[in-house]
Amino acid sequence: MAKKFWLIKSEPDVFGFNDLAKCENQTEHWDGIRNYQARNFMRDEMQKGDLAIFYHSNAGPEVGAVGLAVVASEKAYPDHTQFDPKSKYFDAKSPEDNPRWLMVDFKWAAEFKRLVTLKELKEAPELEEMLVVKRGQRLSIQPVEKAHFKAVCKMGGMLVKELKALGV
DNA sequence: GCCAACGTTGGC
DNA sequence: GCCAACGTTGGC
Repeated sequence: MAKKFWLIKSEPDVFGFNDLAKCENQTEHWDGIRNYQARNFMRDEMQKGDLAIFYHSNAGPEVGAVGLAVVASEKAYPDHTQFDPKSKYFDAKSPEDNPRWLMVDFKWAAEFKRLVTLKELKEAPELEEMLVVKRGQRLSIQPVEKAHFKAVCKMGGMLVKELKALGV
């Protein structure tokens, strides 16, 4: 099946792109997603090998796309933090035998040569239809069209051959 | 820190 | 099923 493309948001103060780079195997489970639409994307559409633009939100002047990550788990699986009363992501209403919240693993894939700010994304005419630039768009996991994905990577200074090496 | 936009909850 | 109230997101 063809690779799909995504954008994942994270607050750099909480868990930034560099934090992913420092993880064991540069891989981390993406816990804490508590939005049904985002969950459904992970559950129904994400596949191992899909590429995601890593986006820093709530980051002042540094808001924007910083690099790429790749889906590293075969599929979505239960997010353990929903059953942990000490976790801020605890969900008392999620049944243990039918977990409400899922997650996938992401692996660090490539760092952009330069930050692509939200401002630049908004100013690029070819990205007009991209979800992340739309007003009030809060989804933390968004599907991205291939053309948009490539355009953002290019703005980040990635070369065509570097993208090819990642299977794009 | 402000606040607009959005998603979820729960009373009815 | 409607919708007001509430909590959260995230740009600024």
